[in-house]
Amino acid sequence: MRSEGRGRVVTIAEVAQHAGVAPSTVSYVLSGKRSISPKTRRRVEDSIRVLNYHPHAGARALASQRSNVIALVVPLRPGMHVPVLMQFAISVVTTARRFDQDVLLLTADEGPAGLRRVAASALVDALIVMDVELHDPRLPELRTLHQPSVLIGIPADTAGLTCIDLDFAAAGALCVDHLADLGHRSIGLVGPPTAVYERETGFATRTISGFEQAVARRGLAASTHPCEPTYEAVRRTLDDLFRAQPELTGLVVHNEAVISPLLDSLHQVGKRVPQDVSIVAICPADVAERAVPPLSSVLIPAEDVGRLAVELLMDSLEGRQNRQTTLLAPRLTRRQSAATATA
Amino acid sequence: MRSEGRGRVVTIAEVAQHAGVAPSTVSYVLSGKRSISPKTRRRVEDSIRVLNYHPHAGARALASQRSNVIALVVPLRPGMHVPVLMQFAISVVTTARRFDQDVLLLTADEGPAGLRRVAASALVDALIVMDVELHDPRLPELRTLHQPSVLIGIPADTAGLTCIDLDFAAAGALCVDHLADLGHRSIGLVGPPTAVYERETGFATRTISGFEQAVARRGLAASTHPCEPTYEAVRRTLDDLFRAQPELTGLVVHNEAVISPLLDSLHQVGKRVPQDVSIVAICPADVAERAVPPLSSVLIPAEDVGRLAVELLMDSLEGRQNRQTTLLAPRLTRRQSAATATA
DNA sequence: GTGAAAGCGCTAACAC
DNA sequence: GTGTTAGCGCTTTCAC
Repeated sequence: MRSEGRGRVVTIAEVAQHAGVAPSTVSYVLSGKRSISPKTRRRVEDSIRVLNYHPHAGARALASQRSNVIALVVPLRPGMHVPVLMQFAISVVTTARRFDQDVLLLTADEGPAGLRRVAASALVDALIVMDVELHDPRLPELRTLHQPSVLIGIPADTAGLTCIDLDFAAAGALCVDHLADLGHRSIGLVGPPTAVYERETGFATRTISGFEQAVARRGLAASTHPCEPTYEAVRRTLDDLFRAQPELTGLVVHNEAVISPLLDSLHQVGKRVPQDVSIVAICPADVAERAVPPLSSVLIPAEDVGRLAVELLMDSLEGRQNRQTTLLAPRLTRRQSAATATA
Repeated sequence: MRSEGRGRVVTIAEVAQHAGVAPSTVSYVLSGKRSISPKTRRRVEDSIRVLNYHPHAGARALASQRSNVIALVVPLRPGMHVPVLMQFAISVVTTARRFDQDVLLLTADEGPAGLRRVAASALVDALIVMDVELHDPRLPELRTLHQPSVLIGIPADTAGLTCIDLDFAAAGALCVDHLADLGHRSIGLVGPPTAVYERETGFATRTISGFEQAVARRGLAASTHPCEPTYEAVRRTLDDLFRAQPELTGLVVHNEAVISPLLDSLHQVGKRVPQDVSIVAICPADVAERAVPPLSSVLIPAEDVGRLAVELLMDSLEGRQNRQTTLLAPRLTRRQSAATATA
């Protein structure tokens, strides 16, 4: 005796019949949109279990105008730090499931048309777009869409959009304050290559401005240096730095690709970390942990961002409006690369 | 004049009216399931463009019994090498889009019930399940499902299932042959910790058997060693190895976590790579490339596996049956860690 | 080569 | 607190 026929789908009508109620009652038991007597509820729930009923997603989407699916658009660009990206995606899926939503995975290479496709076909109720650039070509589309969206990253014009990102200005300032608190008076910022400052997400610029404001506030000597991720560029940057500021004892590094060549180069010129030079990095936790020595760092809170993105989306879907940008406060984790200045 | 109303969805009926044809004709233009006169086709296509029509995914799924969505179940377990996982996922999405399919991202923590949920609700037409273990609790569910599925990894019993994986036995043999061809006569295999051999995917066992068969075939001296990813364990393993085989000049490493401590330890006991010891690794390409020196390696062909998985699924959906397991031939990339034996 | 119309399985008025 | 029923927008016979 097997109750499931070949390929047959159990329908709400069958459940209703089995429980001796109307189809709508089954629907309402499932959605909780009207009160049901405990007795009826139990009967229906039993039938659902016995028949192993699962509502047809397409039918439900058609009738209710809700697919219960969220789109997640991930970047393909090789520059990204993959573990952080994955951590973020996992966090999105996990949070979405808490709200009974599923997640459709899209790649950025579909461009604006990809967003339109899944939105216009009502495949998804909402979208999360990662790695949004300053002048992202998808912005017009996102503003037009009937579905709410959350952008990870802050474009140049955020009007009409909901954005989330780490507060890089605060992160830059936090690093400066940490070094200043440890007694360092002359510090430097090693950032991403110049190219990054022009296009992309603008986070590099925000870090610099936070860095510079904090430097001014604390009355430190400082300079900032874009840096390519090559040994040669790192050497040159260090030369520049120590020539301009011979007293330099602190470094803020906002460029994960540069970390290991930088540590190597420092070692080779006889500068010990943290005895001679203290370092604070803005980078993924795993990178900071694996460095030798492990770096005190401000981490990218991928998990929080993912969770928050979904929560904002659910708010929008429930009618709670929230067009605005959210900057997450940075948190500094002390490890072994920053110590009291020995001047 | 704006043709899109507030939240209104353009329907096939509107397109039909605009083009002066029946709704079914529009449908057939879209699906290509019956021949249309060039003239009609053009009219319909124009209307579709003008009205910016996108078929409603839910309605389509309901009427056609096809959602055009594939589920991708990714593991959460921290042991996984994340970049490979991501590479695989990207490959799945990219290939799926070529077949006009979308990808629903699920995490393994939903277990068998998660598979049932998306399958029974007809949210997806097919499933790809990554990181399948020898006695995976999801196997019964996968056998019951009305949707086809492809498993990444080879369980103990593959009956009624479609599985794909790298041919680890062949990979083990390939490494042995490479070392033997270079003149090495005494070699060792450093594998994953013993725990991995018992549970999980069985790939470790397959590597060993391939290794041992090749060793026998080539008449080499050899031994195999599970190894925890700690410096201490690595030292002990090397001690054992060189005590038992003082003439040892070649190592096959199938454990990416062990690579960097192993290279360090070798360096510290004065063994140069590749002059004194040649190494061939079975690991992701990025790990092999980043090692010092870069390792000759058999890589995990994540991209091929992802593409193939989707292609197999599409075959099933099109009615081309294929219950079977596919082992991908390993490819060895020469880098700098393996050289001619200097005996 | 094209049209008419019957569902697909569910939700949400509306009625009681 | 529960039942009836009209769609939701599409695909696919069936008919011409």
